[in-house]
Amino acid sequence: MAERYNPVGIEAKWQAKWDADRLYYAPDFDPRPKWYFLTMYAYPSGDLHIGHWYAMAPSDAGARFRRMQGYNVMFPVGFDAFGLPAENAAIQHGIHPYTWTMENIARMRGQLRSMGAMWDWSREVVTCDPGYYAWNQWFFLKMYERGLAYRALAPVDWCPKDNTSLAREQVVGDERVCERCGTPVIKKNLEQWFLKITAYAEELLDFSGVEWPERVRTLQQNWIGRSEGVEFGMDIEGHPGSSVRVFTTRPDTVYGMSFAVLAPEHPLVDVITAPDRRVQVDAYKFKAARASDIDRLSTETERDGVFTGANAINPMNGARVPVFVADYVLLTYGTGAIMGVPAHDVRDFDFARKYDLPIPVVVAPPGWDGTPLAAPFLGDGTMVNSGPFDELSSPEGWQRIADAMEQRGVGTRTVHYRLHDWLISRQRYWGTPIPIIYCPVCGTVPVPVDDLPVELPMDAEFTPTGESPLKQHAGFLHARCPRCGGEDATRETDTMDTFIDSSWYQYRYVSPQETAAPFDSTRGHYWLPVDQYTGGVEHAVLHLMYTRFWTKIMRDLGLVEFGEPMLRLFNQGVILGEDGEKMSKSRGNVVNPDEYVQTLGADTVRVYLMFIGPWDGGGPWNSRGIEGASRFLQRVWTLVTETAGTGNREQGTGKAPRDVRGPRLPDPREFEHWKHKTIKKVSEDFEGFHFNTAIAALMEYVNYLYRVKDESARSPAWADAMEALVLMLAPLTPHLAEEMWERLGGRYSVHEQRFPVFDEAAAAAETATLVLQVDGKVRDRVQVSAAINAEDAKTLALQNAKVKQFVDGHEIADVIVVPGRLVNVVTGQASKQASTQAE
RNA sequence: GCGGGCGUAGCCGAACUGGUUUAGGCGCCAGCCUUAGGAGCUGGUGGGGGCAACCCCAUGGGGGUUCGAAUCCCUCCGCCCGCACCA
Repeated sequence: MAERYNPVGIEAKWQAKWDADRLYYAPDFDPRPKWYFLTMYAYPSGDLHIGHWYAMAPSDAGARFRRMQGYNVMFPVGFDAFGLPAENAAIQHGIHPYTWTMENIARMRGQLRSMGAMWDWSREVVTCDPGYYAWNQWFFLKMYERGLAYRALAPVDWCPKDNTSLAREQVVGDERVCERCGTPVIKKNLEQWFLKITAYAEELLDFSGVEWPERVRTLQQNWIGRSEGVEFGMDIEGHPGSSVRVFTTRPDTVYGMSFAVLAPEHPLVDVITAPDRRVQVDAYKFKAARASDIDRLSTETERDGVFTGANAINPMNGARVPVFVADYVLLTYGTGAIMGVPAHDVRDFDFARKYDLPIPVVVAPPGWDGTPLAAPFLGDGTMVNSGPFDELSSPEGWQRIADAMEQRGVGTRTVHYRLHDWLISRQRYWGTPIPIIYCPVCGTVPVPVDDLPVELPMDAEFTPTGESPLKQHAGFLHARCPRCGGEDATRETDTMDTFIDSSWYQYRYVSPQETAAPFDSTRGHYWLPVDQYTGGVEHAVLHLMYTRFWTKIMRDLGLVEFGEPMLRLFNQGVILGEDGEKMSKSRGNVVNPDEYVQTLGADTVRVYLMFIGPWDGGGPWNSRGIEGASRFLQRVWTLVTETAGTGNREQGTGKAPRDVRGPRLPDPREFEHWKHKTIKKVSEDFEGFHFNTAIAALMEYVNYLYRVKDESARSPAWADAMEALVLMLAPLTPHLAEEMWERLGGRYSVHEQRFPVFDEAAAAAETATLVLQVDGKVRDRVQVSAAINAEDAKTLALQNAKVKQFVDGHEIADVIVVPGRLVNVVTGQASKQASTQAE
């Protein structure tokens, strides 16, 4: 009786051996073509959950498949080790963030190993290591030198209870509260460091040369938000020298301006406000400053504003229009000031209605009768009431008015982006210190490169206020000025956004121990860029845009020769709880992978996760479903181990029947056909990460092999089939495959074998089911040679009894033949258009 | 509100460039084997009708294009995701 499949024992055994043999260490400079396969690294939260498995197990299978195809695959692993949870733990439990983080990493390393993935642990990167973050500082200094890192006053989200500013991602929910304590955040103006990502806005819109999902590209393009328009100046009556600049994407509607609006925070507001309007304007500014983003976000909120008492002059027609202050105009976009064209803009229309402002039409809708508009007209039309531009189509008017503004020197064509510069300052301890010193004599002074890294002091004290301990740490804070040597300089106490760490970690894997540069350029030349990246879509506009920006910077610094960090991107879906809801502790639907690993084995968990559905689809966990995966692997185990040796070519030479013919196996070539068609299907599916259908094909193959086992298990062809089966399973179930490979007498390691190659002729079916239709309805199916020609198929169909029965005396109008697939006999009742279509 | 996606059995899902709808799995039913089995093996399983060979109807609803539609077009319904006063 065959021995039962014991996953737990097998897995421990092979993991230990692979580790000892450094089987997955990727050699630098190898004659094989390289393939850099990367999965987004994890935050060391302390436990590896099923979501990590769902992200990592299929990507491991993908990497393993590439390796078996003959590539030198680098599949590294690391930890995104800076971040707020570690600091929270310090505040709440008195554990140092470093200790907390490193303990979690130690625990997660063990859990990751249980997955049996082919990670190259010799390349591990942990971002809170000074050897890593020193290079964050180095990059920062390089950018500072080039004017790409700068300091400015900016409003940030501030938690009044914790006395700290927050990253955008730490402000949660529609109520915009602090994720730590639930207090609603307020805006506060602070001196902050920025990286000039906007300098690369145009280039970031361009995705040529990379294979990224449409969805991510669109998301980034929308986020960057390019709009083309014209920026022009308007004089303010009675304020010579005070010209307000406005931005519009509709210069064609400039003659329709009936008012102008400044954002409440616009600096000109105080200059131009008439004395008798000052009280109202100040009250409005105060109200707008207090209004939280909730109110400003809502489209439902009625647009309001106040008149400043000033009037602006339309540079195109000299018309005098009132200037308002209103918070529907944002200081952060364009110029913070707009022309109000109510007839052709929804917001301006509402505003004009509310304040009884004129709504002159300047782009006539098709068939317009000259009556007032009931709603703003946003489309293209014919220019009217626009002086010399009348009668033009509005798109042409757009260009002509822009030309005119440029000729008269009042305006210029401009492109604006929604993208803002990247605010990287965090008032937190657990991050990379920004390498800047403030000297009372010299001002802002960068830390010299030779003094890097600026290390985080380990003896920091964490107080419940949440204020960064760096502010109180005398040893860190006080510094000598690198320029004048003055003793009373202070260090910048802000640390960097952790998205900086993840912007270039893929480069560090190339040579994680490198001390002279972020990475070794020779090795980088071999490995880079990343060939395949996988991870969740939630990073579509943050990490995935930042790392593209960083790569362009690195290119401009001469560190790399390319501008895109990852050639291919795949976004996996999200694994849900058994109830179909997002997993959460409070809902109690969290699946712990360890329990399954310890009973059914890692290979089973891997197969189940890959079989559940398309990888990018995610879906609910099903505890019954995983038993199906377990059953499948049992069946494979039994099939392979029971027959191992029976048809082995070494043992069975001469004696084993060469023919695989048997009562249930009418055609010996069918046996080979099954093997080749499965290899074809599985290879193609692996290539496109369609693991679910690859596994389905393997199940079908195994089912087939069981059916013919009795007749063919003693043939040499059977041994070939077992070998192919095990090799195809190797990327999916690395431990089981290794064990079965050994039992088949294969040479260690199965993971160093080539993936089986299919023969196109053998993979192609010899016979096909020809579907016979009458008027599009299936009436019969006949087995035919796959190579049947159209004429024969047609004859066959017309002679078929069922076809005859349904044709039943009606005249035959047409016969459509798709060779090897179907014949459709069209009778006179249907259309009379005769056409023989064969694609 | 704007933009994008999705809707196939009781459930997860297959279905190539329009050509056998429902592969594979879960679940369910039956049989075998077992002291027993929530183990394993074999077979069955979209709905409706019929003793039967068979017939009819089904890819969210309705309409269209086509010899032929899950697939293409229009429309409605439902669900999901992103953006949210961006001038």
